[in-house]
Amino acid sequence: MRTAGSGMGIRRRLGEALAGAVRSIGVEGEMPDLELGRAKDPKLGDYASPAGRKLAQALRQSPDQIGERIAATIAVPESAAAVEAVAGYVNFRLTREWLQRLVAEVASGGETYGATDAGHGERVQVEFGSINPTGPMHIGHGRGVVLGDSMCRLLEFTGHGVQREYYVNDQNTQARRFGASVWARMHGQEPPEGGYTGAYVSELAEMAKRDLGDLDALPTEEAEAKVRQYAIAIMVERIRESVARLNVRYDEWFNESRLWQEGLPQLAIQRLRASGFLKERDGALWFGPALEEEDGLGEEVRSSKEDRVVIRSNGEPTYFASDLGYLLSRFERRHFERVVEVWAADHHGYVDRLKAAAAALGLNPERLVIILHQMVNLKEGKMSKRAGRFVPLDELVDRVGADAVRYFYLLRSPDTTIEFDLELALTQSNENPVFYAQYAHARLVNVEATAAERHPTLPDHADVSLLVQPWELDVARQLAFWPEVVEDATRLLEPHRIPYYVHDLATAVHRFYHAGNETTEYRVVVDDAALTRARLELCRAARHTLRKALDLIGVSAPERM
RNA sequence: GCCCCGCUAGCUCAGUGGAUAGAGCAUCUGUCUUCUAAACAGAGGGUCUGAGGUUCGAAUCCUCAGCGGGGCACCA
Repeated sequence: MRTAGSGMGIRRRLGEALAGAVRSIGVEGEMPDLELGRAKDPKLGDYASPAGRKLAQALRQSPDQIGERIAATIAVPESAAAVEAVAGYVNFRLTREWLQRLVAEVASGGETYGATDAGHGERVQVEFGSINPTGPMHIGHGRGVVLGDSMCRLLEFTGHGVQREYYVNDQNTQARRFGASVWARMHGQEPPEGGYTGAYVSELAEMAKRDLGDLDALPTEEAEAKVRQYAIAIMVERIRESVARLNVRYDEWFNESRLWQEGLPQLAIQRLRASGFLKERDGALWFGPALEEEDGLGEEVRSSKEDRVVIRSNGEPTYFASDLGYLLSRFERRHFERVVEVWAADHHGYVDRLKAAAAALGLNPERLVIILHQMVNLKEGKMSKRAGRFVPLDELVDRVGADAVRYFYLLRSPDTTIEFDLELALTQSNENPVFYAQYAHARLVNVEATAAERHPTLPDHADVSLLVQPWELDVARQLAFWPEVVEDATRLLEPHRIPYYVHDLATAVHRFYHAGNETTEYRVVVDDAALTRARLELCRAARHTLRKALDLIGVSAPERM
């Protein structure tokens, strides 16, 4: 049989068999989506497809008949499932023998179970968490960081060449305001209008005075630039430390200023100008796909709200100019085949603009994938430093722990706005659902240790046919689902599917364990060495999968709790 | 005004157009002399915001409405 480690999940293999059967009963042309998925009710089986109902019209037969014909025709791979046609559905029930074999494969395959080469080494850059390095990360930023990092883990697990990038805005307006604020504090002045006022700014000013030495010899502009670079370097380092506490690392911290050193925004502007996407108006340089057609269309089009400034009337470029160069950097200079950006929803208005820019530059906008996640709001209202409603990410990690923080964020779909209640998060941290899963893992480790103590010599080979109890097969069944969970989470870039799976697997594990609490003969470690060995095999398989699943969401798998 | 997201159990949320809509928490009832009770078994709890529409079939797709959140910069 094909190995479990190939990553080709049973759902996919059953789907192929189903499609083959549908062909052989006379369906031609484009294959409709047969919607093979998990059966609603375990009584009906493990997987189900409404194929009979789907095809009734095309084949002019009753759904029942078609279902029966498919069931009679289908060649189920590896005898993995029993097939039954019910009410126009084709139901599949994984067989005990197949589940037993799966356990053996997963136990020996370890944490590679579910891994695939589906990505064929595709070079994917994921850019996430890139806040202006002008202040500490808060709990809203944490969501994007955890989301982006987990996507990377999923992509790596499925055969993609992943690069994690943080885009450092070190020369934009905010960066300059930040630098000017530190500069002002160094000279005993208040930060300028719209500047940064936090205590950390004064602290940075003190550090700069100490570390940068005598700046007065330099021209003011040069000195201020030095201070800005210094302050931003410190903030970047702090951000690096903050995300590291969440088990997140970056491969590249890419400075915006580097783009200009490499002449990329300049090149992009040149190219867009040549192709007619740029126009001067009111002393500024504008980008707008419609501009080339504006002549004769009047003021309405000329002042189109769709346009964006690339170079301000004062000659300074906007972030958009940098982003044009950034596109070239990633797709043309660094040859990424796909770029995934993780943004908070307040940037959604920029999505179309950036995609239009990519197209205008001659790049395929479909290779630019922008994932938006909704905001994290405090229960007390919008986060605001000035109003004192600001929860630093570090504080949350201090008080709740990295694992609980990651699990908390990833348990929600990116489309859901999070109303954050810090008090509630703290009181509930002791009953955080992450512990449920971690406890299952720790239990498995413990049970395996106990087995090793009680049975110093167990056979190398496990007779998995001894795994016959329903709660044992339920664990195996959950293992069978793992590859498809990985596949869906990666394809849709939806890491939140993983913690839900983790919960289901942990439940199966806890039940399996608990059977031994109620009846001694159902324990893993029993007098019978062969039986112990078989159940140990199940423990190993579950442990590997649980550990890997937790790893994909960046959560630790403790050995004891 | 326009654009995006959400509205599902008391609360927080899952839910690829398919069968009788799920989980956690909370509430209530049971289970430790344990291979770890951070666990297990069970109960109650639903007009899937509302109204139309498409479909053999809608929580899911379309239209309209309501409520909540976010955006519509020569900030990012």
